[in-house]
Amino acid sequence: MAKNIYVGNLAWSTTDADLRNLFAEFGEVISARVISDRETGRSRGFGFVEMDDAGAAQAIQALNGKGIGGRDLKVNEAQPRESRPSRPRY
DNA sequence: GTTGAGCGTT
Repeated sequence: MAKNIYVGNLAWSTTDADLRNLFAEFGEVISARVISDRETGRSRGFGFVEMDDAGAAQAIQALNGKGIGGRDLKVNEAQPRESRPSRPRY
């Protein structure tokens, strides 16, 4: 089983590999991705990490509210993407 | 060469 993790308050220069490295020390990282604005092509400053259930819990408690790059990292369980409209664009 | 609350493309 795995858990989806939301990571926010990232630096603009943070990459998916950086997230994977950060979470890898707490467990096996299944997938890590930093979300960038698809329309502007610039980083949005947040990302998502998919880990094993146990590793995710440890990473959340270990990295949530911790400082990285001089900013407090925001780590929480991600909301189900399926619950949101695919592309609400008016 | 920018910005700063938030939840991602299939």
